[in-house]
Amino acid sequence: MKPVSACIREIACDNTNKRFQAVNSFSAAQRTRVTMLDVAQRAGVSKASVSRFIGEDRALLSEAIAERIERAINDLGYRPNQMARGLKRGRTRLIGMLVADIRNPYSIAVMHGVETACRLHGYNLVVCNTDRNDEQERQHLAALRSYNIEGLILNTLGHDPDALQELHQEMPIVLIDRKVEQLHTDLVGLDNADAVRMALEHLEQQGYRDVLMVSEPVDGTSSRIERIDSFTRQLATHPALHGAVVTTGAGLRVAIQTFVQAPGNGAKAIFCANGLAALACTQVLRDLNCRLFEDVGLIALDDLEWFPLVGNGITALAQPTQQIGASAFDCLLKRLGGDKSAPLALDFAPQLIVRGSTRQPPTT
Amino acid sequence: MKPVSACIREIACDNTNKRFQAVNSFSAAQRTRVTMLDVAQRAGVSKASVSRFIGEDRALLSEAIAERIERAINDLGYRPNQMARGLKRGRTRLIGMLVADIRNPYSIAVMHGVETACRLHGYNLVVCNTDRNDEQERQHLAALRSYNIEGLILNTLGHDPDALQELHQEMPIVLIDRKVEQLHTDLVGLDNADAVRMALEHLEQQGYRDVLMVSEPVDGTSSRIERIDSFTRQLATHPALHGAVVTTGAGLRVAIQTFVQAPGNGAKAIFCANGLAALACTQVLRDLNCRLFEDVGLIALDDLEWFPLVGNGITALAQPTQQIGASAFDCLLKRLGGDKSAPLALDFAPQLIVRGSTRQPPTT
DNA sequence: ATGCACGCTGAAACCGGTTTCATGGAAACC
DNA sequence: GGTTTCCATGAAACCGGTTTCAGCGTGCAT
Repeated sequence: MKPVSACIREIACDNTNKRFQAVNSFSAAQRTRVTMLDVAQRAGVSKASVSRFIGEDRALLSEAIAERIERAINDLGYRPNQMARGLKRGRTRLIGMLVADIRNPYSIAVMHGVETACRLHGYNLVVCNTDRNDEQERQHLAALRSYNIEGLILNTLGHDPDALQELHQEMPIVLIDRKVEQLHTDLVGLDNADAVRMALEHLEQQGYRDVLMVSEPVDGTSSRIERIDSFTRQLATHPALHGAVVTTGAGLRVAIQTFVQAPGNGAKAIFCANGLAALACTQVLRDLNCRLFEDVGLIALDDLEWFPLVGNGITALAQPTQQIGASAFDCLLKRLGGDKSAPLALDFAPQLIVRGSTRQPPTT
Repeated sequence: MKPVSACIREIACDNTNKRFQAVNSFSAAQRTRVTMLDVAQRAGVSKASVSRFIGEDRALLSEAIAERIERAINDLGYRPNQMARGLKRGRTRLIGMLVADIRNPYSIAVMHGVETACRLHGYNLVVCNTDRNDEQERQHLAALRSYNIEGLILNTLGHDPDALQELHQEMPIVLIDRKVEQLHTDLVGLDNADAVRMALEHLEQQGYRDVLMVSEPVDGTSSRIERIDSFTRQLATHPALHGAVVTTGAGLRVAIQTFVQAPGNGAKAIFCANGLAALACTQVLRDLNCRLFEDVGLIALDDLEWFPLVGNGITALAQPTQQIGASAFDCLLKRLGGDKSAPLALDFAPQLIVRGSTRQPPTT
């Protein structure tokens, strides 16, 4: 990361607004916000009553007192301190989300779903990104725990199942997309077998005969394993199709080149197991001067915003990411509500969006 | 948002692991984590000493006591409760980040920078997404405040400057990309004038003569205003160039069509003021069957991962998003350290990445 | 030997809330 | 009318830490 020069300007500050200048020492002290005691005194009641007012047992209070408190709160602009509330009550209204790679569009989309659901239920989200680094994952888990989050949404490899298991004793956990062996929690994700089935059926219907599946390196990621396994297994039920699997990385270019140039059994298509694989493949195909649709078919699991723009568009199996996120939060909420039933796995179905890259097979 | 059917499976739970089944009531009670008192008792010291040990004044403790405490902490697996720490100390180690649109790649990239910087300094990030909705912004600001975050990074319109000003009395705020009038805080963003200059110079050098700038609707967003203003102003210093400005939305297709078909003064190029405008333009050009490079040039402010893949690649002015994020956090840290100097504006320079869409002008 | 400064330690107050429990007054009952 | 019940309310304990302050033992100067 080389430093990029930045131009630093001093912002002109019109001194007519003197009041803005005085208050600028945030250094730990000062923190002089209006507290529950202030409200209580102003309303001429006890802290307990104020607490009842802002809590769920407002019903206990008399009309008169409630009104006095309400006025005091509005007058003073009082906002209860969630930290303090969480201390005794155990309810911080915080949900943690641990993401393996925040720059993966899938993660973002799911996160958006989670975030929306959180807001609707009065929760807030602490997002941590591990950048696929186990040490960072460890650090973040410790940090999340120390903030007394009420539940955790996990979309990461979980290379330390023991730590997760220990955490699971303290709070509900929902896995997203990636299963962690030995961790008996709810799981929300895609019906990978079904997705692969849809992809293969579509390709076969369109007349393709040779299919190269491109996945990111497996590295224990359950969803990748499932997709690859489903692929190899389902090939057996599609006698017309012939297939192989490769992973992204150094060898991808050669693998694709070989695949495209080989004699083969008919029209050829590439099946990308996720969005990042699709990006990698598209780049390679471009390098190889291979035209989507004319030279080789392409279908991708995940639908990215730029898929319509490349060539005649890239056919996609869109995941209902928003819903996956929302469902994950719902699971958490259910568990927080005391539900102790056996862990569930919610497998959503993808949606096939046909675009130019598979609209009809190249005629060999 | 239509419901998509999900297949629900019950996860087989091998009963050999009985211990996992017993502990499953997260409903408020239970929360039986090891506390500072436990450590103190085990080590045979007072809470105060333990507090000193985990705090910054470990130096005050004698060798013997420190060792006993350390052992007790390790034995018990003690982790201090950040909530409780934050209560008295005022230091929650939480930073808030309010983002207008979490699905904008720019926001994500910056967020990633912020997140990394946070981690390196032991802070955690609470991310809130307003989805460009003022009410949500209000809610989120209130929530963030109630969590005693130590500082706020803001990338949103700030349609309620008074609320922000009030918040600014309590904590440092750093704006990203978007200025808020009347809010005298640090600002980190792009040197928009310079970016526009680079774009125009590049286009002129490459032989383009007519330039259509496409921006998202301004709506008070300072960076958009600056870019448009710079554009119209700098056209004056490039007598060879002729230009116009339109915004994305319903009229975009017609505007672009008109621009492309008009007789004009020479080769034509479109200048997209940000990544989303680039997406919109590319879609329209595709609809219109306009080829990038052959029919019309294209340069975009922001660089997205798919730019190399469309046509012969889209020329971009990449923002140093990682650094923008990191700098924003640094500003915050400086203010938290008590720096009361006048608010600064850090304007980073973009980097020109030439691709096929402007490599040479179409010969008319 | 006494006085004093100093460094380590623990008791207790405190942060801003929640919750338990005791209390007092009104309503209900005999 | 006296007793009981019930309800609204407040005092105080509590959550898990931090911080103040007082105490105590030690070393050093007197």
